[in-house]
Amino acid sequence: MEALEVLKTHIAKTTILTDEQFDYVFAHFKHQSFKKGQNIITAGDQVNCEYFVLSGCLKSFYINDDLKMFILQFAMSTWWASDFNALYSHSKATINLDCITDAEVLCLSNDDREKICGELHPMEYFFRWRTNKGYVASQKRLLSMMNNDAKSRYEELLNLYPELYNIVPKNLIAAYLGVSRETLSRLYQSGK
Amino acid sequence: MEALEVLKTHIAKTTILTDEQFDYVFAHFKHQSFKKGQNIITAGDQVNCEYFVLSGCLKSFYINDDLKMFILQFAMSTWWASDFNALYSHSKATINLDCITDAEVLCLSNDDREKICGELHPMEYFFRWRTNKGYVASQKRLLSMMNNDAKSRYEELLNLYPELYNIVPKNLIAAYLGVSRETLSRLYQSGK
DNA sequence: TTTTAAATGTGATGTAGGTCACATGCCCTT
DNA sequence: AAGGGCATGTGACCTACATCACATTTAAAA
Repeated sequence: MEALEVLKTHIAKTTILTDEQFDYVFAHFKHQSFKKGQNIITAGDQVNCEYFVLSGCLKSFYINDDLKMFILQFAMSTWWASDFNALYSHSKATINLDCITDAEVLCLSNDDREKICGELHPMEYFFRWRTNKGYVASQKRLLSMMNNDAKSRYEELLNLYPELYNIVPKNLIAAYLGVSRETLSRLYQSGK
Repeated sequence: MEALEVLKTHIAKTTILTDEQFDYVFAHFKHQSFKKGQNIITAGDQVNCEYFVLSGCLKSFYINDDLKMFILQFAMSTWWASDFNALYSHSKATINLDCITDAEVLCLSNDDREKICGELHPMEYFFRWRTNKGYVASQKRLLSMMNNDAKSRYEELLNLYPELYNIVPKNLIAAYLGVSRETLSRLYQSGK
């Protein structure tokens, strides 16, 4: 499917735009291709864009002082990714965005998002709902982190996103779940 | 300060409304008073409203199968609280909302929020930004949960919201931090 | 003012998961 | 085809935090 079609279908799930309106919106997105392992956002840099994933898989992650990695999000087709904190508050990135596989994305600048939100009420609505969903998902994950042990968080993740199992290496899954790779490795032995 | 003034000042920090527009918005809010310990949202019930806190302190929390409590949010003056997941998805509440102290709130129904968002573009903008902030805060807390130990999460919380120290009992602070009350009690002995 | 319940402190003990160390296997590059 | 670096498995040991138990203090209610 064409980039235009992917985005159009995605937006149409939440809000209603005429073809002319959508074409206008689409004109603000920049198509980009990245190779596996490539970096899109680097901690410390200025962040100007958010990214709509067309194909491939990204990870957004934080590296702490001990160089330990924590994954905030895996982003696959039709997911949005960025350092939203830095983006909204015009501050330097504290998280990174990398490609787990080759990836195609549509890039939208912060200024252009605000512009089209201001010009098209339905797009303001769209972005409100996108963030709503992100917020609710984040709260759920927080609860899961407090309530559940590593095993059930692992099962919950694979249940929710089975496709990750084949694409994402286990050490990254561990970094998402908030456990060491060794512990994760021991979970799926002997039906423990 | 009057309820009207509190909400007006709060909204004016994010978006611009004429006095007439604000009065129209305000007419959709219902003023309510609650006593300490009173329940506002009960898990299992239908959720119709979100609550803007004028005074006092609320907690939103989840109770797991072992009857253990996990606090998602403390809400004080100018904070918003509800079971947003249930509210947006029109499903039954999975979290509860209770009063830690006597509290005054403004109640806004889901339908009225959508109505005023549809009618007033600046209010759509306001709610987009409110959720943005919530989303970013939730991501930060998730990272802190994964990265930091109980001691530093405790310090981080008191640093961010010093007023909680005097209002909220320690067992509830523990339920927010995701540690047992015993562990929390042991943290602030002997400068450990 | 008395009674009852909630909040807090503290010891003893258990455990999930972390860390370190090293071996093996797999894929990507030249 | 060979080499180098990730990714993964697994043992040994350690630690932060949980749980249980009971004492004590504080606050609310009758």
